[in-house]
Amino acid sequence: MVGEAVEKGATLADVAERAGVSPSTVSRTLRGLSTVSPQTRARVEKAARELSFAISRSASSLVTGRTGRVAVLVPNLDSWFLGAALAGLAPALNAAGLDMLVYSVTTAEQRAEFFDRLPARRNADALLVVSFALSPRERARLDDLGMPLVFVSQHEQGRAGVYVDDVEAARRGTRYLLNLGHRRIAYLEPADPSGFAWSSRARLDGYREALAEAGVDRDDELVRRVADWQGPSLDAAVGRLLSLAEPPTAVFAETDDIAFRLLTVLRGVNVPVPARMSVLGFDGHAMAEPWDLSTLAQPARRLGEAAAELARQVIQDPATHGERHVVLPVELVPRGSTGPAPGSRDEGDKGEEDVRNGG
Amino acid sequence: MVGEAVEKGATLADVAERAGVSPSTVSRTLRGLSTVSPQTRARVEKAARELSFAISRSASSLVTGRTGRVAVLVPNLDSWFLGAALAGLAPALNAAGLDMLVYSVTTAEQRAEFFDRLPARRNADALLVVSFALSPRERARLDDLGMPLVFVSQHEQGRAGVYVDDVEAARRGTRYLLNLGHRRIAYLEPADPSGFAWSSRARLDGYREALAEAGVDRDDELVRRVADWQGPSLDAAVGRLLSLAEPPTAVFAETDDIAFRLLTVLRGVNVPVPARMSVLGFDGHAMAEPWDLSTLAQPARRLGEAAAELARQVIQDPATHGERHVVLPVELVPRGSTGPAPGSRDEGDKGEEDVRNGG
DNA sequence: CTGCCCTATGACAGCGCTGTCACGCTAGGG
DNA sequence: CCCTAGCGTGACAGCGCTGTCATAGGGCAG
Repeated sequence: MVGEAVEKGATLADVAERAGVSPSTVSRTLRGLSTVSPQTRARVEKAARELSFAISRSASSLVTGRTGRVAVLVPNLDSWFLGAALAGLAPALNAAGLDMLVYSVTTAEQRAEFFDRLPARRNADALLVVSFALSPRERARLDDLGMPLVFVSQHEQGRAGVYVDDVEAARRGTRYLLNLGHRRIAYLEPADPSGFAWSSRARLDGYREALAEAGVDRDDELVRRVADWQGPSLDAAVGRLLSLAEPPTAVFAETDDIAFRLLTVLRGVNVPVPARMSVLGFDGHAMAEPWDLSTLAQPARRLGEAAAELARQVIQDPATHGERHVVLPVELVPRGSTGPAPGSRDEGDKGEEDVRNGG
Repeated sequence: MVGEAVEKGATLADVAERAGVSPSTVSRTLRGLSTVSPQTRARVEKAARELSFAISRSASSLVTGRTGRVAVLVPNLDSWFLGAALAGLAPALNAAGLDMLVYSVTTAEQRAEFFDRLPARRNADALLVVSFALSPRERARLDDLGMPLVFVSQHEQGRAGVYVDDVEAARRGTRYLLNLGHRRIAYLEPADPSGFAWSSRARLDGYREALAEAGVDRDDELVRRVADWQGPSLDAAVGRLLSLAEPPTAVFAETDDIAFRLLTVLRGVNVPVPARMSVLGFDGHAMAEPWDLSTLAQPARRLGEAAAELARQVIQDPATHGERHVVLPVELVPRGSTGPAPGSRDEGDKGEEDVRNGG
């Protein structure tokens, strides 16, 4: 297609020579700037195409101070939520002419390394902090950077950010369970021993508020902390809940991941869902639908897209840092894992009847 | 912590001035080069720290021709496999002092844009192509680039790559089902209408080879193509399989995603797994364990890690491009979704007995 | 004591762009 | 017919580093 094999990449000067114009003109043309005559423009573009010319961002950056890159700091890369958020973010950034630099900081070592070397500094125009629990010290360090920050799926006072209203969403989810007749509603929250993932107490707060509104007594026995991915911890929690004098008829899981495991454990001990136990998740995980899990769906992709837009704005006008906040809606998606509380409709509530099934 | 607020980022010259040495010396020190006296080194490092100095890669790149960046081309970002692969890749690259630039190219438009503008060109030291089906034209364009290429989870003649032996793995999985007494083994392959995801016929080939080895007649009625994430298509395929004169007793799904949906569909129509139908997946998806899905586990993270190492090598010595191939092992992980074929042990095989259960 | 080598450091050009300024040329009014 | 605008283009410096070459100074052998 092209013809000549281009060894190390043509320079702007090469294009200029081929087009018979000055480098300045090539630069203007390629940036769509100022007034360039149609003929010149055509010749330059032809030459550029023929040489497979791609501009060196390094050189431009050096002059303009802009890198055309956005750094993204994430606590991991293999969770559904982050994947979805990045899936929204990446194309949106590209569309704005920005490249995406990803820093996955998972271990303490990587963490120290990142904040020590600050690789993003001067090598990106903005830093997006996604679901990443910063220590005060780290926050201060980033603040010193003088680099525009955007917080994604988390919020910080006076900083640009995009996130959902966790309190309201959890309140809504809990009300939904209450409306189904449930009064004993457990809450499973993920343990975060490493302290990497950003999490407010927001969802738990919403849960408690909804219960209080409904006049249901608070019972901290029903709130249990479990490991996200590890089995035993969740088994134990379920055992505890089921052995209470007055066991719950519904469980609100802070994340879908926990809900999934919960479903598995419940199936293992032959507790039918939702007949004897309703399960409500939070996230809108891609697997929620096939699993028939009721959930509070976060618009993960749209969080990413909104983040890209914020990044663009904040780069363009760094002064508006703190004024830009986007709150996205959470959607309650009722599915088969939630149903009326035993006794509230036509359900039996003897509790100890045989529930063994074939699966 | 630092004191002075650094507005636009200190330069190497600022550090030099503060340390009372020349820029050259600062450069040498920071790169750990050549001989710098311990005292000088200490003073320079102190000054750099005090100024929150971070080197401008743009400037270095301009001189050295190296960007310290690796571009990664992926067909999406929200699949489990790619997330896991990137989760392995990112830290490994960072450890090698490389930053990771991610291009998620999902739509035809993005695709044209990427290959037209070639953003990776001259802005990265290598391009990793991950599970991305390149058109011949695109391949040619990349070849013209003169940029080191590494193929991940796919292979190309004479190009560096890291992948698993799909044929052998599928053969092994199929043999496992055969050894459980299954003779009628269906195969579900994902439709890829957009043609984005790279996929050889390798797994299907391995499946067929194993059947042939075992002297089982090939029956293309048992091979069905389904959409990965979409329900109806899979429902229809299951319907077809179950309505065959001699229905299968096992299904080999080309990906775990398909297997998950298959499990849901089977539960919906009250076909007990594995009593009446064994299900075997492929991928080693994080959800496979909680779902109790037998699968052929790919070392996704290690693919990423190996890719980082290949990238490093290929950047260091571009001449060795084609010689570097890494083949990683696939592990058969038997779980509860596979069991002996009906009739081969102590199972009934009447087929129409009541299989309804409570779930 | 002299000369040489080696170590530690500095000077300087230049990487590939962009932004500023200057300049030539054409068109239109006085 | 000359002067002034304004458009299209070129010249040139300089962004912040690195690599090369030059050089000062100290130690050691002769």
